[in-house]
Amino acid sequence: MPELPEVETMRRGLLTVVGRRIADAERLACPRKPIAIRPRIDHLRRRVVGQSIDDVARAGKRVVVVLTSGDRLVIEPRMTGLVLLADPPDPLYLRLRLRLSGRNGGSIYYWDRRGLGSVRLFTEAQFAAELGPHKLGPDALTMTADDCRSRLGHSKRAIKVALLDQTVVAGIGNLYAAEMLYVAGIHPAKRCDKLTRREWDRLAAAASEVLEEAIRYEGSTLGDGTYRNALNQNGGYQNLHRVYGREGQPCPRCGAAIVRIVQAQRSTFFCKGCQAMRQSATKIV
DNA sequence: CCCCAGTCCTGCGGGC
DNA sequence: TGCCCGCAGGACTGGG
Repeated sequence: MPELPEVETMRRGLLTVVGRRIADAERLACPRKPIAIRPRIDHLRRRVVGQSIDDVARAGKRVVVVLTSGDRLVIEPRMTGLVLLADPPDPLYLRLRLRLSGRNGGSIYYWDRRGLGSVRLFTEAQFAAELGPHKLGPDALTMTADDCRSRLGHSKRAIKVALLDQTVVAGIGNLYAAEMLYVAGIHPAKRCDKLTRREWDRLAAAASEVLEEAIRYEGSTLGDGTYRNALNQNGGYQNLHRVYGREGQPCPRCGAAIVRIVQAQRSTFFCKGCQAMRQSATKIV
């Protein structure tokens, strides 16, 4: 589930360890199928031990730990991965530990219940090749209406499906795609090439508005309770969801029941009244 | 170019 | 009451 706001919250939580040195890296004895760690743990250990953490960045939905050597440790949480400085929700699913040196001690943990996530170590050049601008679109937090329009203006795809394509825009997942389209008053099945200039403007504005607000609330912890920040605390944005997961409940603006459809094998939630296919409403809320 | 189905994985909830 | 199936979806792959 972690999308841009959740990964950004993880990143900010990790900023407290900038300047610290890594004393050890160990794969933890999770009894389940191991997550992907590349290179293998012994090789990875040789390249990270003794390195200091220069910065913690974000590439779309990935946390990027920048080491003094220039190597980048890229943590990709996918559905249930967490980056933790505190005790995990369930120690059974701890996957990797980066022990920090110094009198404060402490560790960075990677925890992942379903284990779909990965941890990879890249050189600067590898990072640029794997997660550079041609692999990852502009960040959703700072993208402009022109970014979207120039990349999708001639596409026949449905706007909701296109927003999930990380090569178009980086950081948007199923939850926030639904929320920003609602705020922009755009029907999720509307073809990209049918969007007006005004709608692209509203979409870009809605994207930054929704994502920034979600970051202020430290992301969304859904019913399964999986997502937590680096200190193992819940997010708060789930209480502000307007459409996601609210099928049958009233639209906060017009009161009509929120509907659910399936696009590209994923649930899409929206309000038929406020997100018309033809002439859409003015910006919502 | 784009779509679709399948893959990974665990927990949970609906249905019988 | 208990069990099984399907769903949740981020990224990727292979076929059309």
